[in-house]
Amino acid sequence: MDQAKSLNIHHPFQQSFPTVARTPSTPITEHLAYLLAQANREINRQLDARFKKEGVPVEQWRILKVLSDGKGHSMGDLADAVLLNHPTLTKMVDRMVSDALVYRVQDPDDRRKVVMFISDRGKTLTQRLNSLALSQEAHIAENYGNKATADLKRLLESLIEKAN
Amino acid sequence: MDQAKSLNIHHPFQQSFPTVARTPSTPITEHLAYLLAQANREINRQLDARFKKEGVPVEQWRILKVLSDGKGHSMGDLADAVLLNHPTLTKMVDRMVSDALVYRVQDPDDRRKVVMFISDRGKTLTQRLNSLALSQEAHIAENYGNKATADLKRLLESLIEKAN
DNA sequence: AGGAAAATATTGAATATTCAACGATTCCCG
DNA sequence: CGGGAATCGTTGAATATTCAATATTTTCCT
Repeated sequence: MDQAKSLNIHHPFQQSFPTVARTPSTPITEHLAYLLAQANREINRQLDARFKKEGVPVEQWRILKVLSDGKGHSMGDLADAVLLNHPTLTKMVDRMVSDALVYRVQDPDDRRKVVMFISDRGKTLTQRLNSLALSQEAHIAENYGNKATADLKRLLESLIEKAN
Repeated sequence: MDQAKSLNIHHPFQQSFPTVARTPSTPITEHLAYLLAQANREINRQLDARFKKEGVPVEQWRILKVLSDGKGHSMGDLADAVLLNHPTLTKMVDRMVSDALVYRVQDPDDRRKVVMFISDRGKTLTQRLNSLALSQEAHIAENYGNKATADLKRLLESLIEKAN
């Protein structure tokens, strides 16, 4: 079938595309917000690719890593730490509980709270994920340079601090 | 109702939380991937807040901004430029077409392709969004410093380049 | 030329995220 | 003390994203 018919495509000109003189504005690639999004997307994608064989998304690694201090963390603290909204975290934790990676304990001191702990199974998985993540960091440092990496980290930390 | 009963909460100990000595590993806050995610989240959130009154998500601004050069862009090029997967872009463009911000034209030279254009309505919206975005950039530069901002941008560009 | 393979964009189903509202508990303050 | 307000986490519905499969068109190769 003709694609134009099925897609409701607009045909403003018969012979040519519209070409209009435009006053150029700042290209999107020069915006800090865009550069951050692009860098984050790329690095995150690479890390996800490494985690692929473990079948764990990056967010779950963050959760496991935070919990692997062995201490309990409330859902609220955890949400802040792993950069997830509360309802998103709740549902992700549900999945991780199903996979027996973490478990919930009701906080006896404040019964509104739930305290999250990592399981033994979660701990051993975390170790494998940590080594995958460290190997990525090593790979970046190698290609990108130790100084650049350190400078970038420092600048990002400072930006995050100022942004709050 | 008792929360523990409804939530299937685990009670591994009667009197105390499990506390286990752990060998500490690199904190998540020192990973580049985490710092990028955190900075991106924060900056993106702030930009989204500014765009709130226009009711436009950041991704749509990116699309509008790329199209505002007045030239046509194929869906594939656009997807790369705005950091969106193809199906996600298709559906977002559907919404933008409904809002009369952009329109589709079938490419006469390659009829597999769809060429996207911005509408007049899209252009005027883009101008408002651009000024909101520029004001955010100015705000960042002010709090964070011109040099730090420039350095950070340069390092991010370089990281993106090396990461490909 | 002709047919297999690649490229392009979309669709539908499955999955994930978000928003608003809720239930339970604790805090605060008169 | 008592009751309204705040906090904490979850839920359900609405929305958005992703994955796999598809339709169409073009390219490539012999």
